[in-house]
Amino acid sequence: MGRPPCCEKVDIKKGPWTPEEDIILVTYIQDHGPGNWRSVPTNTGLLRCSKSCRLRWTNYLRPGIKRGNFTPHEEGMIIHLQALLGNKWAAIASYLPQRTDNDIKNYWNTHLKKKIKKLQTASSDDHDPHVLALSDHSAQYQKKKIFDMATSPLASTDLTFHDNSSNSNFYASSTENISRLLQGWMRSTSTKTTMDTKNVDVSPSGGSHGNIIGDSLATIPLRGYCPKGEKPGGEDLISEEVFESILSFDNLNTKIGNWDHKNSSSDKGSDDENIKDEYDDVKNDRKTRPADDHKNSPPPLSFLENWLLDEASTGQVGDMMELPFIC
DNA sequence: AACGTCCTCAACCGCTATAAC
DNA sequence: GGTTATAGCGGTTGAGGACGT
Repeated sequence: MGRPPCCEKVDIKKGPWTPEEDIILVTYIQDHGPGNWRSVPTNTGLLRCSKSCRLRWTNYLRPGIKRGNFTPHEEGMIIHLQALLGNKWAAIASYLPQRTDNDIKNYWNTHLKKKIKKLQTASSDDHDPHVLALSDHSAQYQKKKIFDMATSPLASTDLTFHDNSSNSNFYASSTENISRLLQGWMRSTSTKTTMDTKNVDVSPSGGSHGNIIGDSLATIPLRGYCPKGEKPGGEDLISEEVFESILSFDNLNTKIGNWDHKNSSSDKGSDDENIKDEYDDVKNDRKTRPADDHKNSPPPLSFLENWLLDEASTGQVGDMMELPFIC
């Protein structure tokens, strides 16, 4: 005898969730907290499998979830982390706590992967001077990675925001999610009743917003990789801030590669001492941290990874909005 | 207006590791 | 220790909207 089944397999509803179902689920979780998913269908009367309830909460209703366009910095992080970690969407999502792994996976599959492939094809016989400048053995791996990243045709349409609520870069918190779904529910209900929708509170996420970045955000073609025949503003463009992020990343990666190389040949420059110390700290941290610590929390951050996160906190992306754009 | 194609993304599927019985 | 459910993950699907002809 094992555990009893989580729910009856018969009469289980599938497909998109309705606002009513969301409200029932959110109300229940507000009262009881997330977890014990097994009891959710039974206690709420939802004709959903417990797994479906958990996924709906995790991927859509959970607090703090961002929805809408990915920012240039988020795109840069996804590119970098995907290069570092591969298709470990949950791990990548742990560095973007407001994004779900499902969102990141979808965004990668529908936007980034496609553009990267296209531009790599377009630039197959071209080479970036930043890549060619790398010469030592450890840089070979970086070379390929940087080339891959540098040829990433990032976010043209997605960086060219429109004042359009469906493309809004405003991200709804769970409260706003609920508010939004409540509005939709009330509106749809109001068509059946005499409810005065003018009195319905309009959540920030529900309205039409000018994006913070907005129309001022231009895009530029990736230097040296603007495919022939592509007009400015078309696909395969890369934003200035993402490009600078990649270059910064290149420099740090190159430093690591150079330090590794120097370290192995006992040629340690004083300028690299800080890098070495930080590098050692990271290595020690990875050695000393219990394996279980990785299970429910992000792995320890390398200073590369810290850089990725620090960039957001220093407002670098915002500062770059002021940069002139070229094409 | 009608039709076909493409694109997006929420939801599902199937698998593995772990926990509960 | 064996069996079964759950949690978590990555891959895939398909409904519906956008777009082009």
